[in-house]
Amino acid sequence: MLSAANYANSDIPQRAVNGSGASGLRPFLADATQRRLAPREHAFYEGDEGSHIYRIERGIMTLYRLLPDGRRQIICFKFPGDLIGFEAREQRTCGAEAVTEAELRCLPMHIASQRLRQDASVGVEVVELLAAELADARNQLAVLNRRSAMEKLAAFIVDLWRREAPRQGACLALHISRSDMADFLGLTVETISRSLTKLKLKRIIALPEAHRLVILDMGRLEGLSTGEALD
Amino acid sequence: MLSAANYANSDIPQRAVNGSGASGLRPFLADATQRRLAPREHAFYEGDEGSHIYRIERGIMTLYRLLPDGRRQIICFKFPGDLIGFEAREQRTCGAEAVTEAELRCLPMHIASQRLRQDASVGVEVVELLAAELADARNQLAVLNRRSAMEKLAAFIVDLWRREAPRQGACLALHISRSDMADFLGLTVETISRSLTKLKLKRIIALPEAHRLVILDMGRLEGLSTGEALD
DNA sequence: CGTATAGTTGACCTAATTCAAAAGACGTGG
DNA sequence: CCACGTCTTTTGAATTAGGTCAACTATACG
Repeated sequence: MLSAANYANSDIPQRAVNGSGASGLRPFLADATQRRLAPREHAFYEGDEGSHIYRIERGIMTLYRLLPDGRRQIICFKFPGDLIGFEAREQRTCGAEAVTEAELRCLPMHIASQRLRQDASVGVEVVELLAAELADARNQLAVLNRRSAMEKLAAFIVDLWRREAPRQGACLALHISRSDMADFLGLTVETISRSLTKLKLKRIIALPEAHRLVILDMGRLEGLSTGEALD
Repeated sequence: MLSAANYANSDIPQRAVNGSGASGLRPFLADATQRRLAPREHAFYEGDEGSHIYRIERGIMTLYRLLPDGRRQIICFKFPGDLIGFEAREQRTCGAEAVTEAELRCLPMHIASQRLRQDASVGVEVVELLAAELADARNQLAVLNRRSAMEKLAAFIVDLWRREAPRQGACLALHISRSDMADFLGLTVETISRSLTKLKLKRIIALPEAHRLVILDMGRLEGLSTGEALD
């Protein structure tokens, strides 16, 4: 839901090369040049012509679209192992910004599409990748529409948790700011903050610090994410 | 935005085989068996295993997901020439329902995926198809979130118009019910109805009958769809 | 440390939902 | 063709979730 491929860890892991992602492109990615991004730096902007595809080696990125009124809609968060920039044909349909410091491998698009034209197995891979992204986007669509702020937020946390769970008990490192959450869930920072506070008061989560979140009652949280009432 | 490929006409045309869609699968689709659906009949349900892919020959279909509270989110509308059912891997991530009477060509999935594994050009095609769907879904995501009812509705009408425009002046046959619009835009039927009435009063559209819509002022309508105020 | 940025909290307001009910379309069968 | 019941659409009144504006606090960073 946050992104297509599942990822590991919380301190933005050096995750082993994506299992489901890129076997046929893997050798090419291995050779690809590397690029480092500071937080808020962009890999590319909406409207750019797509010159490369990227694999995230380290850090968290967002794909986002700008709305006519200047606000942005975050489409998804991407984590180490994920590929981004594949959707581009002529123009990029969304921008890609680093949330944390990040490291990317950059594979020139023409190499990728050449491989795609030559080798059917690459096609199979990429189709799977895109199908997963599509399922993801559609899921997000279903979550955003017609759900309460609390449901959205609960679903978001549960989802984050699922990605980070293998690691360290019930404690999540929140690398994502309130404002990024808001732009992802289609809410305001105030609403995010208020909802977090409510969850805290109900002892469903704890926030030892602003960017560290502990899940106290996963059952309730999952309940909330599927429409149960809070009170 | 309503769907990936653009389509023609309004009385649900027998449109010539999709240009951008399926050249490498075309011969297979041509041989494929046909299936007719009555309105509200399903091609497949969410959770089904994906046995076929379909090309719409006639009629309008929706892809939708069911929400935990029983409501549904319409993901997109699909028109003649469009392919559906490709996103499925193990399980279908959304259901496909006929809005109007519809006719489909059904290509068994195993044939399609066999072709995909054998022929790189099929991969290229399908990747393009999926990339378009993805762009579409993401666009929809951006429209639904954080936009007013009026903006959503205006954008919807403009989009419908773009698909049907080539045909008959400013008059659209609305095969889509208020309730389907609502489920697509994430609004209630009441809000849809009220917004349509407002547009009518402002002489931006006319509704000679409930399912026939005339655009009187496309400029205003487009303005509304990109955030201009109504008054 | 001091300044800027991010997060929280409160009061108020508005757009859209909900509930309720009327009016209009549509098909069925007499 | 008309009467009838059903379903869709429209309209109205009341409610509310979330947005906006504004002030305050906490955190990060040079």
